[in-house]
Amino acid sequence: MASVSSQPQFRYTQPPSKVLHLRNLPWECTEEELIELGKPFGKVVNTKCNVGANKNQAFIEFADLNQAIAMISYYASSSEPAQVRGKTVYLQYSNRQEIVNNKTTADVAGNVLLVTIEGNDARLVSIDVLHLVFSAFGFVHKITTFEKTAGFQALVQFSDAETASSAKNALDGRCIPSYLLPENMGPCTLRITYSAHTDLSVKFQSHRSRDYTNPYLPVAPSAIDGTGQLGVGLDGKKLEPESNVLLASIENMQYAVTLDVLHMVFSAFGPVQKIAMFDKNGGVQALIQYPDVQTAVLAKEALEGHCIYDGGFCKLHLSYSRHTDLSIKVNNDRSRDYTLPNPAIASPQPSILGQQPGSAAGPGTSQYGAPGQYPPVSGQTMMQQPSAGWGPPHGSTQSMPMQMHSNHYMPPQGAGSYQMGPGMMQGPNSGGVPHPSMGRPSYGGPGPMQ
DNA sequence: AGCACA
Repeated sequence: MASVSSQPQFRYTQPPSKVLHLRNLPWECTEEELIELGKPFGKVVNTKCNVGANKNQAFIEFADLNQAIAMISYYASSSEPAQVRGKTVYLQYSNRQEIVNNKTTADVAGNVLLVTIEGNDARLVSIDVLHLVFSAFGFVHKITTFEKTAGFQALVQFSDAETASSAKNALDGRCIPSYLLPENMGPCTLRITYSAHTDLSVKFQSHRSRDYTNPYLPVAPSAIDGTGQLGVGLDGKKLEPESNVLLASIENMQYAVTLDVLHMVFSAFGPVQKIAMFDKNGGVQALIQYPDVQTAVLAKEALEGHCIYDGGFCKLHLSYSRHTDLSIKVNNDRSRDYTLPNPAIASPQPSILGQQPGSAAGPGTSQYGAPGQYPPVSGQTMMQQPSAGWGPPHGSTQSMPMQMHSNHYMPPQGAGSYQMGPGMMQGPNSGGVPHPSMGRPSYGGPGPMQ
């Protein structure tokens, strides 16, 4: 740090700018006075008063560079200096090209708060903790977080300025309660101002941003495979870490749900590697393993709360398992490892995806490993289910809210028709194997099958 | 009398 005193803080020949710097202004010079001063030379589009330690400097910005030049030129050769209230003001081109004033950001109350989290561990504060803290004052619509030079910051959007200001008044300068923070975290103080934003743009649910008004917003890839452990609780409460293994529990299991049915249903979203079924709490549960988290997320979001069979039967409830790789000891009717090379065992669903080696087997040759549960199924035989499971009975529409948009689609006439309707799940269903009602888009009215 | 603000 040698004293390099070559400090050309100003030059006598400033490059022109449509922004002029004014000094030696009278005390509390107003914007109106500045506009009056500049008006003869052009249109003053912006001003900034009370600048500098003594508050006696200001900026004025003209619409056009030539207007600023005209003003500078005039007073450069004028015998009368520029004056405000009889006081000489000195003018020069500013070293910036435009005035940036934050008047509208920090001063005006709005529905969005700019929150700066102070503290050594500030960036460890999760978006969910922020959501919890601010939800005490009203419905939090959206939160975005980011890091700037100011530190770790968040924008928190409420529905109105009143709610926002109540949160601001209560929380500004306060610390986040320690019981909401991970242990060993230092104190985190909230500094809150109003933001100029009124509606935040949140493209994805992620560990950085959340839109609580839109639970169907896609989850950002970064939130899925980035940290892997950051659960994206859409309601800000569940922090269930995502996993490539889903835990399915089946409610209202009127009809037997077999390993093969599960395999078919879940294969619509990607290759199912392993399934393990077991009894728990008097019901049946299953673990379904995909090769990756993304596929599991897809399947979970599409299937959660939906029924395998029409009529509200066999409703699926899905959560992420803590498992990442199931240990299948034996292939039987309750557990199976589809990654095993033995096609006779590992390919019980020859044509669901049309991509399994065993699917070359023609109709009638598929080998269901499950003894006794189902007779061998020909390629054109539907799931062994009561007809009620296939006909679109009245009142079952609400079981598939995600597919209501496909109501115009009329169901196939029967088991012999395999065409897929728009909006169906992606299962190629290439072999024509019929499937349970999951994926059937048609619930608009009475179907041909009664 | 000599360049703001986040």
